[in-house]
Amino acid sequence: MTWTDERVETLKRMWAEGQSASQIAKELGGVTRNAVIGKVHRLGLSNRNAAGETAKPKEEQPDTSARQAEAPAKAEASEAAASPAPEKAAAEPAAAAPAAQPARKHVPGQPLPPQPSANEISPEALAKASEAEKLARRISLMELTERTCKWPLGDPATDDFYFCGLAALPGKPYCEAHTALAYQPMSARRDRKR
DNA sequence: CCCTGATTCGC
DNA sequence: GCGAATCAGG
Repeated sequence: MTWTDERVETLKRMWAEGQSASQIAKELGGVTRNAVIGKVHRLGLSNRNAAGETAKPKEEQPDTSARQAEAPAKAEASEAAASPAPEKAAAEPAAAAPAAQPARKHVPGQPLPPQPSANEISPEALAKASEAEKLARRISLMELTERTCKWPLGDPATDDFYFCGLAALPGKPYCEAHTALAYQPMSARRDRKR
C-alpha cells in the first residue's frame, strides 16, 4: 500500500480528530498502526493534544550531528468539534457549597443501594449480575476497553469503586450478565407499569 | 491482557 | 520514505 494523497488526507483528518493510530489503520486498510504512526511522524504532526499518552522523554542520543529536524510544532488550531464537555472546574475553593445536596450520609455499615433501579428487573438477570460481580475483575477506568464490561460496581465516592471488567459481549459495553440488566426487553418490564 | 503513541533502524 | 520490531506506559 502506498501513501496516496487521498490516504494521507484521511490520515491527517482522522489524526486531527483524535482517532487512534489503530483506528486510522483500520479505516485505511492495508496498513498497521505502526505504519500510521510512522507516517504521522514523518509528516511532522506528532503531538496531538489530549492524546492521553505520555511523551517519551527518552535519553538524548550522544550523537551530536543534527539527525532529526524536529518538526516546528505546526499550528493545528482546528481541534474542537469533539468537546461537548465544558470541563467544570472541580476546584471549588472553600467557602460555599451551601445547601447543595442533602449530603448522602455514608454510613459505613449501611450499604448503598445498587446504582441501577434494581426493582423491576427479572430475577434471573439480577441473579446473573450478582454472580458476575463476584467474578468481576474489578478493573480501573484506565483498563476499560471495547472488550471489557463497563458496568460500574461499588461507590464512586469511595475507593471501593471499580468496573466489572469481564469479557464484554461483542459490540456491547457490558458482559452478558450486565447486558441483561442494561437492556431489558420491553416485554419484561412492560405490564409492571410503575 | 487490552490498548496507546514513540523510536529505531534495516530495507 | 517506509513500517516491523521494540519500547514505554495506562
